[in-house]
Amino acid sequence: MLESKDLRKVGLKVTLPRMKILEILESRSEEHLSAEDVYRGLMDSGEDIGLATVYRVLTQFEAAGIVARHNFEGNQAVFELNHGTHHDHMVCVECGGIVEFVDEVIEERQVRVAGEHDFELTDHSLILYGRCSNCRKR
Amino acid sequence: MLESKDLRKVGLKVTLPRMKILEILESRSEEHLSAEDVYRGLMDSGEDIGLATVYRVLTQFEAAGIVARHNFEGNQAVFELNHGTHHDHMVCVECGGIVEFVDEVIEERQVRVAGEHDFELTDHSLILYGRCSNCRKR
DNA sequence: ATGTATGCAAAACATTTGCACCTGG
DNA sequence: CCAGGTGCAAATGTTTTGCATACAT
Repeated sequence: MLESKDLRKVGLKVTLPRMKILEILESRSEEHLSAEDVYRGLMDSGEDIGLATVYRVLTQFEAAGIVARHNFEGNQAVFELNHGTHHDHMVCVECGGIVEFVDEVIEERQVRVAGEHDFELTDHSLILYGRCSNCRKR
Repeated sequence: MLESKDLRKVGLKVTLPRMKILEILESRSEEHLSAEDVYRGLMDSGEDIGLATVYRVLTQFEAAGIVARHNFEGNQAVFELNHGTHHDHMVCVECGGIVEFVDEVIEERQVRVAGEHDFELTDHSLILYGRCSNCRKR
């Protein structure tokens, strides 16, 4: 559970908007929220925080390594808390559902491929698109 | 080399804008062009084709399987001709350079992961970000 | 106190769409 | 001829920014 000191640790002042946004992200940590989603979450909680602030804060959190931003197909980016363990995503093109996974062999191979091309790997994005088990039944 | 019959084959009328856009994509097939890039290419060749048409045509080409669209980091999508062989991308975060690669082990693993989750795989996107060999020398 | 954050409204982009006109088959 | 394609301008949707005010330390 992240708190004030975690914000200070990364050099961010502890403000109400930042704490509230952290709360939303934590309370819905199994989801992948767009800036809009976070904003609506705040409104529903009666918080009066601007959408621009949501964008600014999420961007700062990303820079600080607190959240990860993903550009799945479609227009808007989604965010999720970085709970330590790296993982990739599988997105259902029918229902939008998301499954997270990790495959050590793929991870290793990526490092090897980068090495073969003298690339200093800083990050990667792997997204599998398809139809999830639920949608396939219909 | 793609030509008129390839357009007819996928049910698209052979029009001047479509042919010109195909030409641009072919003449710069090592690059990954944004819609803007294609548009400027057309302007530079003295063609008077609207940006809206470029977007429409690229979208149709994608639907027809003639081109692939990629959402690298940043805002605008890039397009490249589908020259048969599937491949993934490594993007240099410093110079923007792109290296294409294929790793059979990764490909296999993706299929296996999808299978484990009862996912019917339709597509995937793997992008490695880092600093390329040239940028590392500086 | 003072540098940073925030809210609001406006701007900036990338992309899409409506519509009257043009064109390929 | 006529369905489909195109150009232009306007609309859309997401994200960013300018600026005056409010707040954390």
